[in-house]
Amino acid sequence: MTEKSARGRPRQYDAKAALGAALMEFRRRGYTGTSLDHLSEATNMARPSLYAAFGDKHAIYLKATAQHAEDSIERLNRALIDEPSLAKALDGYFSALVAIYSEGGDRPLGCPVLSVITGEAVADPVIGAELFAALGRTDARFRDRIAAARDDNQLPHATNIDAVAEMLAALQHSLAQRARAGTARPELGRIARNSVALILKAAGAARD
Amino acid sequence: MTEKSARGRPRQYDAKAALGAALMEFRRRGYTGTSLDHLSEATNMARPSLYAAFGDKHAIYLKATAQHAEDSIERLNRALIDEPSLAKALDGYFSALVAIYSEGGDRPLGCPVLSVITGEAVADPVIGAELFAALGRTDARFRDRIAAARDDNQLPHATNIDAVAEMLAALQHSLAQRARAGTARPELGRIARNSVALILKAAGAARD
DNA sequence: TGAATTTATTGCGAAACGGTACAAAAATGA
DNA sequence: TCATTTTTGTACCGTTTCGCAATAAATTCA
Repeated sequence: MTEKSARGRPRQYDAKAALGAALMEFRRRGYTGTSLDHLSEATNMARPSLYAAFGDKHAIYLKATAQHAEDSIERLNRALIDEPSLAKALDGYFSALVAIYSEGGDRPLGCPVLSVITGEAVADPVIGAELFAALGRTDARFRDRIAAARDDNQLPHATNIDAVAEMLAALQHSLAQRARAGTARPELGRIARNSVALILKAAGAARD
Repeated sequence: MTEKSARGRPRQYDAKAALGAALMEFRRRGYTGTSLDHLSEATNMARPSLYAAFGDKHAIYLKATAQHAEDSIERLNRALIDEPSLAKALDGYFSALVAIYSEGGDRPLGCPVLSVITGEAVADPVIGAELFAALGRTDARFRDRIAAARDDNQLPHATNIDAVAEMLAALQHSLAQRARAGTARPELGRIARNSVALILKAAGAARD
């Protein structure tokens, strides 16, 4: 992907930076509301260069979110897994999540996936599949973490893993929704902490 | 609004039906993805008639959701308030909510508000304000119901009303998100029941 | 019957849309 | 120096978009 081409005119753009700028446009304007002209201006790439580099609008969005997942989400997930205490792991995870959802200066931009493509998910099959897959990844992540906590005796053996994981996913979905509606970061953080505490209580978590 | 005009050519459209058809278009295509041509075809009204009857795209959407709130949400909310048992009230509420979110035949259409305008909420101030207001109404509804249950001794007096209401709102946001991603009605119903049970357990609800 | 009023229909025009063709520019290799 | 290769920039195509102007149709009142 990043092979340095020996010949030909050297490209003037940085693919990574361009995808980052493109994702910011999508987050600000929504998927349909973002035109190739917007992306062209934001990335400082002419429309044909954009097309040659990444493909059409679908491909640009998918590559932009894939890079974001590599850069931000991966680190966030590792924090969830690496921290042995379930309570601390969840607090750390949601704290970092709120930071991402609150990006955008004065106006929180919400989730790069949920807050951007939900409106298109029914009419656009490609987008619908991406949204479905993203939800599945989040569910799996929480299920794995809850199962590990149960195996570590931080939760009762009778814990309904699916139910607890679904509540954690619901919290994530809700934070994305609230951020997109303009709820500021401190309030999002407060909601996240309160909700994590309530969910752990419901799950019968041991004190730590 | 519905005064029968004594003179002039009688209108051929039914405003109520037209707004219902318009809302279906918005739910299927998303706000930005729905053009006035789409609305014109769906309502069997020429574009100029649409414009004269309801105004521009913002006004059409706002009027369509306002009518939907009167028709469906109002009844749903009354069920939440009128049922004395908190557990039964919540099960009834979310069961009806899942039914609405699952409309659309094979493909669930999700929430007429959350699933339709989230993508536009940052770039479009009118839409942003509407989304913010809709979230606030949902929060207030749950807070009122939880407070009533606490006053009725179905919840401990020390209940954190905000925290419980926020979890219920999170469940609603999550159901909208999952429906929009294609999760079918039985699965949505299962998630709703499991989550309500878990939230009531966390809140320390009395058995009924 | 004919004037007045209200709605419906047709169609226009300027702008924006996604996508692409084509030539100019900037590098390497011979 | 000159051919080759790759990216950039300009310009364009066909379609869709919104909004409105102008005209036709359908009704009531005199």
